Amino acid sequence: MSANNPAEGKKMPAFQSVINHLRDQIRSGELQNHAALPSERTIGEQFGISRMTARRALLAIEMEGLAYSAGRRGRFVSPQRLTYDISKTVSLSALAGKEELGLTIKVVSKQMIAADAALSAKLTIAEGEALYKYTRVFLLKSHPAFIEEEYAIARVFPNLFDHNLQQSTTVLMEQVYNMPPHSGDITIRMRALNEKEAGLLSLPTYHAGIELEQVIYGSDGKPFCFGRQIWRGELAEFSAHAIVTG
Amino acid sequence: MSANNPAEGKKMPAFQSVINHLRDQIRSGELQNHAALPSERTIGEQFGISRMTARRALLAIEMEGLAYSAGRRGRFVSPQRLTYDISKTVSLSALAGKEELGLTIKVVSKQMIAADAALSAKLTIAEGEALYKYTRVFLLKSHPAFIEEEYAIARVFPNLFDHNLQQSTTVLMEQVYNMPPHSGDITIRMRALNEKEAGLLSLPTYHAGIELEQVIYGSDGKPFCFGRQIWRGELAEFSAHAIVTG
DNA sequence: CCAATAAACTGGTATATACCAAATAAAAAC
DNA sequence: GTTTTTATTTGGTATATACCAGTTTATTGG
Repeated sequence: MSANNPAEGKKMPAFQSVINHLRDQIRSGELQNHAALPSERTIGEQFGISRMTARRALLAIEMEGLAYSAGRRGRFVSPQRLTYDISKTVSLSALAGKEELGLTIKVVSKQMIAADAALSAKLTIAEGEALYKYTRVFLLKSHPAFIEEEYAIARVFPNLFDHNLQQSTTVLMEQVYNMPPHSGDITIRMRALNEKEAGLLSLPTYHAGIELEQVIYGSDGKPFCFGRQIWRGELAEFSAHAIVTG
Repeated sequence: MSANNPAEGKKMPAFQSVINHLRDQIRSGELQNHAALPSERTIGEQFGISRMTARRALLAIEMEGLAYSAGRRGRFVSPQRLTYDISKTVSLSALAGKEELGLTIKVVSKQMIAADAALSAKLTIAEGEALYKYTRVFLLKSHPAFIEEEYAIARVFPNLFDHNLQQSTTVLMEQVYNMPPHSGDITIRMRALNEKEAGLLSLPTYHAGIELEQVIYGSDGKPFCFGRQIWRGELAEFSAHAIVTG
């Protein structure tokens, strides 16, 4: 009846029993949302394993989405995954509306740049045309959820930076500039985070995350904004309703 | 000018230079598609670092999607990511058509089961109703790309298992049973693989992957099939064109 | 009471070593 | 030449240890 039951066949790795134990504690509610997990060293002592093996288990728990790391502050229980409906909202207005999520937006940088080859192709504009570029980090209950880099055509949104960027820019574009989003091309992929991204999300470098790229089109069918979000993969899921056309 | 240039500010971790070196070799084409990467031990000797540090670098290269592990056979250069358009195809017919991908399908298991609470809710049928369940692994050039578990309502597809499952089941359902897919609800999330899934995809346990769940609806608006795909995250990206409705 | 300092604790990186089991390559037997 | 056996290589797991640099807590000084 032990965690390493020989009757069950192959022997279980040592880190596996730590994973099972922590998973049970989190699922049962013994460890509640945003509660601190035991440290690597503590787990090592409790289970009679080395710190590196305990670390192995904790990284697995992170990947399962049950906990998140906050750098040298420790690891904490993850809140529930939130669902992001890409067929209803190409923007974040849906998130911003829900007060219980505790959404705050931190502006990391804002600047003006000239469109390079890739951006001019995505936005169907001339290479070199002026763009607003701004990077923001979205936090849920002061816990970083994703980074967003957006590129907006300067010609379409004069004096964009005079407005507050700590809100949904889609709402801003719609209400101030009368450019409501009509449709969007979205691409979702899993990839490793680079050093900068990992820092902003307080994750170890080369941790996996989800990248969501979107080109937003206006009612005239022309793209006016390109955005790239880098999500902590354990925090979100993306849903869509698709009609089969091909 | 060394890889660890003190003039650049903070010192670079040792595994970082290994990552940069391998990335350059892969991007430049020095290491071609499906070519074997040096082993953990070899890299350790070449760079004068321990095997565990070399391993650390190789796992990062895997997460970047530049290489894939094939268990104890070694690590190999990843082919290019393929794009899966969820708004055009809720099925795999698009993949099956392309001969250059080298798609082969391995049937892992097929059985009949009774719908549990979760499945009956997804398929809007009575709990306990008979379902076909089959699991398949899809390989691209004999390299596992994703697992698919599908549940089809037995009443709708009599004698489904008399047909060959090494083909697109959507085509089968359409041509043999006259049930073409009309639309689908799709959910995409990143999550850790369990032991069984990792084995089928020849990845280490608790590696991150992408899960794609879809409920397929017929022309009558009723769901007839529920499927779950587990992708090697580095291998695919998912695209969609969304119309803003909300 | 408050601010400065010191100690304790955290995760991140790194090493050297060890054993296992699966996969492959090489050698031996037929 | 083909099969069987053996040796080598591979990644996966595991330990014990060490140092570093941020974070937090406790202590000390004013």
